[in-house]
Parts: sequence; structure tokens; C-alpha cells
Amino acid sequence: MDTLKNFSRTTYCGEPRTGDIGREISVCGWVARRRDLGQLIFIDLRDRAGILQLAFDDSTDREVFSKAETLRGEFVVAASGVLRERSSKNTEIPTGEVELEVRELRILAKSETPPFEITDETDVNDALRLKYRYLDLRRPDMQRVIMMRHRAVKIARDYFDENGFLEIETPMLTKSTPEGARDYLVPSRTHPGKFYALPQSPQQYKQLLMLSGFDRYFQIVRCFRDEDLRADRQPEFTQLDLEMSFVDIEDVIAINEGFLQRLFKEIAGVDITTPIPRLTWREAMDRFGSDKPDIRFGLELCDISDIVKDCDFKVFAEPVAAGGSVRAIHVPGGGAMPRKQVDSLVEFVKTYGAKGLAWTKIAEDESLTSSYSKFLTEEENAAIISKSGAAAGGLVLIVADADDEAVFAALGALRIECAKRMDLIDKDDFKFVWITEFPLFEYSREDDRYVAKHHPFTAPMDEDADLLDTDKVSARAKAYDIVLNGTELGGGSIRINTPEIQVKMFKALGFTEEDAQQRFGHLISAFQYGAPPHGGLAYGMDRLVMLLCGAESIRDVIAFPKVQNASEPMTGCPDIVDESQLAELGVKIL
RNA sequence: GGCCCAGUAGUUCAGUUGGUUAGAACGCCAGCCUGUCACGCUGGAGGUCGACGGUUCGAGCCCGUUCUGGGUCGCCA
Repeated sequence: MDTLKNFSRTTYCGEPRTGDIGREISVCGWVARRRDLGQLIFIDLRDRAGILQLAFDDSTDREVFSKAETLRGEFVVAASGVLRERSSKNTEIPTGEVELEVRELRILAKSETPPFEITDETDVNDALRLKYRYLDLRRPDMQRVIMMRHRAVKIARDYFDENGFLEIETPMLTKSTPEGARDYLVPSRTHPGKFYALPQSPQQYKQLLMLSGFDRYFQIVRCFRDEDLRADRQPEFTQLDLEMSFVDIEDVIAINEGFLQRLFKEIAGVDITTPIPRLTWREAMDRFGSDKPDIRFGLELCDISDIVKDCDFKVFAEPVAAGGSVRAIHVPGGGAMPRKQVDSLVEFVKTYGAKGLAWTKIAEDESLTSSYSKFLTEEENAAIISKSGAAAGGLVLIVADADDEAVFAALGALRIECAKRMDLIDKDDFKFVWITEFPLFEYSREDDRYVAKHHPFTAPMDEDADLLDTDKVSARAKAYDIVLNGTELGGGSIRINTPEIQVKMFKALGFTEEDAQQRFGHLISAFQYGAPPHGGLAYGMDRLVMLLCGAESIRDVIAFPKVQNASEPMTGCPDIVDESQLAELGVKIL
């Protein structure tokens, strides 16, 4: 094996162009492909910048040539020589007009045949990719994404720095707060029986930094939530977290619109027009059935409760009477959907808790086929068609439930499913929307009480502050989410900054004074020493990068992601530990 | 915790109603080849059909359990 002694790389493989012809250059990289023609060998050498063709000629240098004959895939080599023009060009790659006539070849490391080909074309099983993640990451597509992520992070740092934000680190070993997601716990050796929690977000620390007077803070920070994974959710993930003092909603939104504008322009070449449109939470739910609506397409919801509230069809009338609703969407062109597909939509909504899906197909000649029309009067049927905006060739889909949330969940998911099936989504479209005026509280069935929808430090809308005592269910929060194409990119709020409101808030949440002291005592006492009005926002950095580069899974933009059961196939973590380690921590496995 | 999908050569896949010795492409190995660029040609090696159990004269194929991976509901202040 050769060494790098007296060898110095001058150039990345992806860099040389025709202007460099005649220059003496040195490159390093991995053998991506070998084309052995007998007395002539071509090697595609790959590094993070691209591919360069190395040429070896038997008649030029027998010694170098015979060394080149031993090269195999993924060998690590260093080569130097003179860049020359190719006799026939390859227009597929940027370096396709030049090649390196190799005078010196060093083999720095050999390689086993990899378990899969290191190319963008192969569609290899995720399990195998993740087991050999270091090889998977050699693929040019993965390199591009990881480098794009670096640039996105750099732009974030630059932008917030230019706008007076200070990057300040907050602890990773923190106090567990049972509100919210499950914590990852870390046992304490020095305090047997006690545990740290890894942060779900730096929320409380960043608020305290505002109290300390740092005025504008940001951090690119790892966060942890011990919940089940999804295509866009990892147990450890990166937040772009920020907080500002002496601001209200408009200030936070303005600074972030500027950030998104620059980020999407510089990374994806996408122009975002500002101001980004806004929807109140109420409007988002009513029109799209979701607090993270994809507004690239229509298929909006329509409330037909009034039409059917007194009808003879109990499936529709009873939910309305019970305080729920009956809502519909119209899918243009859906009338041509075969029965089997409609049935699959019925099954689809059931997974979201809907009890069923009523439907009417409208043929091109306006004749109707319907799952429910025989139970309604002609007028009622006509009113539904007319109110839902249905037309010839369309499909009307209706969900009724005594629980409004179930209707929204089912129809919100259904409109996305229908848009996919009808091919209504333009993949190159970037539609941002702010969702504002979230409810301050939401009912938790699990705990049988009202909990903070955002978190317990979220300020109520100024005009709703008194509702905390009288009608907390109606109280709206100074909370906002930024949504892109149906994905929640980030969210934040203006925080409570006076002890009076904070006390009301804890009371509304049903915390006793002792509860509040136990959980948030440090914050409560801090807020007695002059808290400036403040608020902020946190982005899911991984999701942001995922959407920027068009990846379908969050795993594709994380160098070493976890799989669905939160383990990591490459290292095999989590894993058992020595008895002695447990003993030292005072931990016993049941 | 529930539901759905997938698992056959190193990789991606095909495999008829359950019936002889499980195939293809790419990759790999060897030989030939002086302008290839997904080089070409010739030949070769390579399989616990994820695992276990069952049904059957006979299982890659049917049934059950389980493992691995993916998607999703719940969950994610």
C-alpha cells in the first residue's frame, strides 16, 4: 500500500475544465468505475466534488499501467499527471471534456466489493443502505443533500447574525417536564435515583436568555423526543431555534419571512413573495380540515350541517344534533373513479377515525350514483350538490361525526389523498402559509383535562386574556406555525411575560400552586425579576432541508438517522450495557 | 399498542394451479480487447427462497408464529 508522502492534492475530481488543459494536477478519490480495454484503462475517480476520468496507456508507462490493472471498485487512490483533452467528449458530466493522463498512481487503500453499487441509480433496500450508511453516503445524491444542508445551516447563521441574533448554547442535560412528549432520560451517577432529561426543545432556557437581556438569540440545536417515528419525524432532530425581546407577532413573522425568502432563493432558486399569506387556525380547519394545510390545490371543505340537520337520515342528522358536523369535499373529475377506488377511499377515512364515507358520483350527463341520496329528499340532495360546488363528472365525499375533530381529521387527510390520486399537486410549487390564532387550550382525552396546545408559557391574544377565567376553550393564543406544502416547518408564539397572566394560565391548566412550583419554579421566580415582552419560533431544520431538496424522507437529509423502532442499524444502538455500569448509576433492569 | 405493505443470488427483480436440477439483468472472478465513458466479447462462480413450525406424496408458492425494513393511526406541550 502506498502513502501520501510527498504527495499533495491540488484539485478535487469534479473541478478540472478545458481551461485547465496542460496543467499538472493531483487528485484523490475512490474508484467509481473501471473500463479496461486491454492496453488502455480508464478509471472514473470520484470525490465529493464529482468524477474525473483517469487514463492509463500501456505504451506510455508500463509500471503505472500494471498498477492500474489491479484497481477495483472503491479502492482509494491518489493520482497525478497532466490534464489533457479527451479525444471523444462525455457531455453527461462537467469534467467530460478532459481527462488526467496519469504519471503517478498511488493505491492508498483497497476495498472489498461493496454490498451495493455506489451510484444514484440503484434503488437499494433502506435496511441495507442504513447498515452501510458510510457507503450510502458516498452516493453523489446523498453527498449533494448533505452539502446542501451545510449551506442551509450557513445561510441561517449568516442571516440571524446579520440581524443581531446571538448564537448561545443551552444545556443538553436538563430537567424532565412531563408536559408534552416523552423525555429521553439520563440517569445521574452522582444522584442515584435521579435523572436528567435530554431537551425536547430549549424553550425555557431561551426565555430565560431574554430575561437576561440578550434580546435576540438563536441556536441550531439537537432536540429529543421519545415518540414513534414517521417519514418526517426522528427521535433526535435539529431545531433552528430563535427568540426575540420587545416584539409582538408581526416582528417575529417579519424577521422569519426575510429568512425564508433568502434561504429558498439561495438554495432552491425559489422566489417567495412576501408577505406570506395567513390563515387563522379556525379558517384553516374549516377550509382544509388541517392546521397544516397544503394550499397548492383546492378541494376545500364545505359545511353542509345546516342542510341535513333535520333530515331523515340518522347518519347525518344525529351527529349535527350531538354538536358535531357534516362536511363535504367535491373532487372535480372524481365521478369517473371506479367503484373499487371509491371503496378504498371509504377504508381510507376509517383509518382516521371516521365511521364511514358517504359519496355521490356525478356522471358527465349529470346522472347521479350515490351511497346515501335515497335517504334524503330531492331538495336536500340538490342543496348538497349545489353547496359543495359539485359539477358534472365530479365526486362528492361526505363525512359526518358527532366530534368535529374526527370530521376534520378524515376530510383533511382525504383531500390530500384525492389530490394525489387526481394528480392535482405541482411538485415544483412552494406554497407557504402562516397559521395564526391557535386555540390556547385543547382537550386531552388521555388526561381528561384541558392542556396547553402549544406550551404553558404561550400568551393569549390581548383581547382574549380575560377568557382564561371565564371561557378558556374559546381563548386564542398568540401562536403561529409556518406551513409549507402541508408540512409544519416551524412554530412559535409570543410568551407570557407577567406573573399575573402566568398564574392564571397555570390555574386554567388545573395546576395547583405546588404543581407549578415543582415543575416550573425556576421560571416562575425568574419572571418576578423583570421579563421583557418576548417571543420566538423554532424550525424543524431537517424538515426544512427535506423540502428544500425534494427528499421524501427525513432520513435522506440526516447523515446517520434512526429507523422506525428508534434504533440505528449501523452501530446497533440502543444496546445493553455492563452490569457494573448500571450498578454505578443505581439502575436496575426489571 | 393497532392496521397495511415488503422480504427469492452481492444488488434489483421474475418465478404459471403446489410438481423435474429456482431464472434474468447488473455486480463479482478469469481470459481477450488501444479511446472507453452503463466499454465490448467469451467463460465461470454465486441460493438455508428472512427464520421457525404446520398442512401435503410433494411448499419459494398455502396456513400460523416470529424477525427485519417501510408506511400509517394512536402518540408527537
